[in-house]
Amino acid sequence: MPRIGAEPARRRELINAALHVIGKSGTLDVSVKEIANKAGMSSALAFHYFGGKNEIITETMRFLLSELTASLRSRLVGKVGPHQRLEAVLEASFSASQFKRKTIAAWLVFYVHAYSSKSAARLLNIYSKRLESNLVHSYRQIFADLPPAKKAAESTASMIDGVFIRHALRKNGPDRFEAIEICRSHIAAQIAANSSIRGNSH
Amino acid sequence: MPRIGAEPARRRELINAALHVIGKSGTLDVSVKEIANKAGMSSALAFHYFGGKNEIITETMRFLLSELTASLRSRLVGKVGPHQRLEAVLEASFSASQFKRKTIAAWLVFYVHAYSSKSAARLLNIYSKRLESNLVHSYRQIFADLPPAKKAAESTASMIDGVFIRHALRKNGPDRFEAIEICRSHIAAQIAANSSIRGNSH
Amino acid sequence: MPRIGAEPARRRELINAALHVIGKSGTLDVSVKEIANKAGMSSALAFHYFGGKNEIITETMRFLLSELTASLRSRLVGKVGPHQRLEAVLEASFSASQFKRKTIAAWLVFYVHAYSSKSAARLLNIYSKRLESNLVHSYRQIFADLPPAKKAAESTASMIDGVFIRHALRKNGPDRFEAIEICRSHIAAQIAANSSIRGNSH
Amino acid sequence: MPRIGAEPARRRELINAALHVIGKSGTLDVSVKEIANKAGMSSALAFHYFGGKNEIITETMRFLLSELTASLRSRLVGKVGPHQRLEAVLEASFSASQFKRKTIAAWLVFYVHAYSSKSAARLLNIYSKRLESNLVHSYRQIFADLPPAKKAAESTASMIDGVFIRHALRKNGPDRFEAIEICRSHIAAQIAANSSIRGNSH
DNA sequence: AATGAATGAGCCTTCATTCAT
DNA sequence: AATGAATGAAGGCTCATTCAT
Repeated sequence: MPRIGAEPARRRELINAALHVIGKSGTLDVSVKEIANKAGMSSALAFHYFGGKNEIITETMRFLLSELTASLRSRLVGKVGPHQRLEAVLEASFSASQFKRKTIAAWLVFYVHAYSSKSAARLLNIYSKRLESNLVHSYRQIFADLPPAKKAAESTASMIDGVFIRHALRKNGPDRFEAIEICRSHIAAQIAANSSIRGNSH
Repeated sequence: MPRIGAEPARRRELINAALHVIGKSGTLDVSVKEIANKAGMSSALAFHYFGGKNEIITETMRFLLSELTASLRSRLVGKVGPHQRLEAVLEASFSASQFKRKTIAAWLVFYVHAYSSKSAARLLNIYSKRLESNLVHSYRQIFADLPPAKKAAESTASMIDGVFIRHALRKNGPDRFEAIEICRSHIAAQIAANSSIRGNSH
Repeated sequence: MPRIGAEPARRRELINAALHVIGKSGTLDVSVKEIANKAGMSSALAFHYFGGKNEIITETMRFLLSELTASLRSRLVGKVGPHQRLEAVLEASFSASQFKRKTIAAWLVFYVHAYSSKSAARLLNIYSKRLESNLVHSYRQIFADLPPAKKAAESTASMIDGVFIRHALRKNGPDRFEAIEICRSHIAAQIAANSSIRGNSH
Repeated sequence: MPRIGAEPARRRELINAALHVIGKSGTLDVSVKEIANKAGMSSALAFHYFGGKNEIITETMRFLLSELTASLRSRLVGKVGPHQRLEAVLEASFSASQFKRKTIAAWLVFYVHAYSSKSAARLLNIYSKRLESNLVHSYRQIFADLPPAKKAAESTASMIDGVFIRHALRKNGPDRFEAIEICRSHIAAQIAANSSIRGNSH
């Protein structure tokens, strides 16, 4: 959610460039000059707009998260049933725009960056909480009880992350349909397992 | 001051130091000087022993992978049943020595590094293949058919990675018992789901 | 502090400084920092302008050669007779500006550098060819036949280089008049020798 | 004239290696390690024998000069006539062993080194004086008067150096017969020029 | 708004040199 | 005699950042 200031276009160009360069190199160890040049401007201007490399990175991360959030929000519109909503989460997570090699790489980079950066951790946490709340909400409509819903949500979130990270390193590029399918199966198994328990308890 | 025949010891000290420094900072962007000093020597000596920063990093990664491999191998000794073997995989993956915050961070760093480094990717691939083959082997004893075994293996490997990565960012430090439990549940659900399918097919 | 549009001036300052430092030390083994500081700037700026030490050296060599070329060209203006032209070559080669101890030292350094550097060899070759063509042209007006003209040109070029190198090591500094005189004598002897042969052949 | 100490063989190996490495790279900017390894020993041993890099270089230069001196001395044996003696100088200067690309390169390197190194300059000076005295002696037997003999000697020495340096950069390797021929012609022209003067004075 | 000029700090790496063994 | 261990110093180069224009 970059603040819309006087020069939104320039900032967007820089963020796009940062995304590109970081995603391509798979590391934050890229120079501001490289990013700025990719955006067609001098590095001095990038500093003028963002104040420092850290800010460029943070804003780029924020942008990526906001895109995912928007993607999810739009896909949830009108989906009321829990199964539909879980499916929407998968589709947003592995949407065509997010699940490209470069974007995945950027995600990973930011993910790891959150380990050592307070601000990055904060950003990631917001998204993480929102995703979890979404999952819990849906599972609760299925399981009724909170604890199993929470457990399933945590499990599903882990699965999404795991599939994400593993597909990032795929030689032939990531396959979003396969990714979704794995997660879908996991959700189904999760639900089946819990239902059978409930079934057995009768 | 020069100790004689110190090469292997010095190398190990350096690898340990690298693990420490990389794990603590959560990035490969650490100087050789920092690593060497942590190991109680000058950076020149580190270069003497490893030839370059790249080699230090690669060897450190190799060490981490070899430890995991050894850990798994020792836990598999005498385990014949597939359930026992799957459990062994979990225990190795989330063993106390591996599942410490700093070690996890190092893992993540290397994981992401593999995205852009040929040699790191190669190393990771070896481990990845071995893990998968282990999982497939176990699942096949349960499911008989290869395709579902492969699917379950891939799903389980993803789950392990996902749990790993998510726990890395936990504020209160990772909880290996919880981690294992999530994966165990996933395996159980996986098995249950497949068995019921087979049951239905009769 | 930043001056505007300073690039050409800065580059010249650096080249002058390089000439000075290299000429004074008699080796290419001088640090960029030393050169840059001599030119009154930080080494980082030198890298900014030239890209690397190699470029600084190559450009400095190119400058020295271009100066010699210009010097020769200007001295050749209006000189039509071969004797006048040969004399112009000597005067250019041992001009006051070129034949100072530091400049000679720089020449030697570059000369030797050409042994191991492709680009330096290329530069030197251009100058060498031009000098030879000049000499051959003049001698041919005297000898008529090409082979003796070529031989005399090669001999004269060698003599110029030899005098150059020997005077470089003179304790009391080089003496350009003596240098020119030696070469002049050589040219005269060369011409006399060839003429007498022709005379004898009648 | 390296002093024959306790370990002459080792020292010779090192000097040979230094000659090889310096001649091949065309610069003194080679590491002691490289030289020592080429000689099949550790760099520490090289330091043990020579005390420092400077000494290695100086001794290597001394060796080269002593070889030339020996070569000249042996060729002068029995040569009494001045023409024979001048020819012997040429043959020694461009002897097959001296006039190889690597050796020439080493010569040049040392030559330039003498510009900035006192000890190298001293060594070169000794050889230089000896050569000059040889030439003067011969020329004097031809010209009788000292001044023209001195002049001719200086001129010849310059020519030898010039031919040397120019042949060093030859693409197809140096050609010693051509080199000798150029110098021989120069000597002849020198003598002819002076004789005709004397002839005219009658 | 935009950029070239400018630099201090830091990094990787090499090397001459010393020292115990 | 011989060498690996060990390091301080230095060098080339990059980069984030600032500043004047």
